[in-house]
Amino acid sequence: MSNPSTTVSTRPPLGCAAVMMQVLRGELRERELPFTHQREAIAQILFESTRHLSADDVAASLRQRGEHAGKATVYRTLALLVELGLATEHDFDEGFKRYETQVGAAQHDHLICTECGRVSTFHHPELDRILAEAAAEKGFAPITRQVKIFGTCSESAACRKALRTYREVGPTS
Amino acid sequence: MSNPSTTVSTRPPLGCAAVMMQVLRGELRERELPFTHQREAIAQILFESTRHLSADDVAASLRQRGEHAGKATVYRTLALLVELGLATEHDFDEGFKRYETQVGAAQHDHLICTECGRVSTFHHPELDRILAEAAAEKGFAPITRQVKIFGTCSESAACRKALRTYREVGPTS
DNA sequence: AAGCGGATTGAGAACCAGTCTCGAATCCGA
DNA sequence: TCGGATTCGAGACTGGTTCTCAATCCGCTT
Repeated sequence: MSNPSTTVSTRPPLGCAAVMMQVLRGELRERELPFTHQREAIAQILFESTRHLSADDVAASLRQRGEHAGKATVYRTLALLVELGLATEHDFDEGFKRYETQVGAAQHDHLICTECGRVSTFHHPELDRILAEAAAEKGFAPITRQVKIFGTCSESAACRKALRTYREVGPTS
Repeated sequence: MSNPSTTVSTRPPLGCAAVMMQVLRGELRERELPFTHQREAIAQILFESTRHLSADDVAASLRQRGEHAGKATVYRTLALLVELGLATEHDFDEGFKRYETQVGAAQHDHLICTECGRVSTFHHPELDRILAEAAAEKGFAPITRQVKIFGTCSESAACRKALRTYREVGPTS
């Protein structure tokens, strides 16, 4: 977890930010909520990013564009996007939350490297079925789920080395 | 999430707290760490509990037994138990962490009711295989995983009612 | 039993992500 | 353009968790 800002996603860099923005505009109108400049700017940043952004990352991106929004607004807007189903919230055990655009039904789960902090995604065709079965068996009606695998990736030499060391010394140390 | 202190686990109330304590003593000796009175008391509370305890819960249990430990010690000891593999840490989106004894290889995952806050467990025989496959395919070496299903349980009338309402109104409101 | 070196403890301060407050600014339909 | 409702934002606040460091405890040796 040396550099949390380098988290990446394997989701393709869609050029659909504009489409997402139209969806947001529609959702807001439907709820009679104003489409403010701040909401547009924050949503834009999230929609255009292929990474998992923290509230701080969003504020930094705003600054970089010469814009600005109070942190209360950043948090409120991110929460709003989650509520509208246009973003998802993630906790990668860093002590703060990260956000990501929710593009339609592109369900996926995360692999988090405990060495370098990189986050990648995976999708297993059987996972949905398995979790649905497990919930049904317990009389539980699922709404959302979180599936995270923590471990070591093979992206950098440092991670591969850490992995070798880990295998030599053993899991309990 | 009305009453977070009523979380339950379906793990049977094992009488193995004494055994766990011996394991702890051994692990500490092996690492040349002192077996202090506070470590014993905090571990005892966790080993004897069948619930998911927060740091606050642990401190309250200590008080109830006429003992006491500074909160720094409670947090440090819980982190130590996790590091030794004798406990696991969970985040049920309550804004704080909960801890649970890790009895051997009794791997299980959690169902969290967003209405009443109850936490129950499940085990699906295929889940391990699926996650291992997914990680392997991405060249990722898994260490731990977190699988959580958020939804509505059927334990109380209130939860069953909330579920009906939810189904009528639809997921997006 | 007493001494000793090193790790732990604990009260409280510090930290920090996230929330709240409330007057000012903005939005948007008419 | 106007007006009423909503949002914005600077900064105070909250609460879980970590840090600080002097006093204490542990476990080993004599």
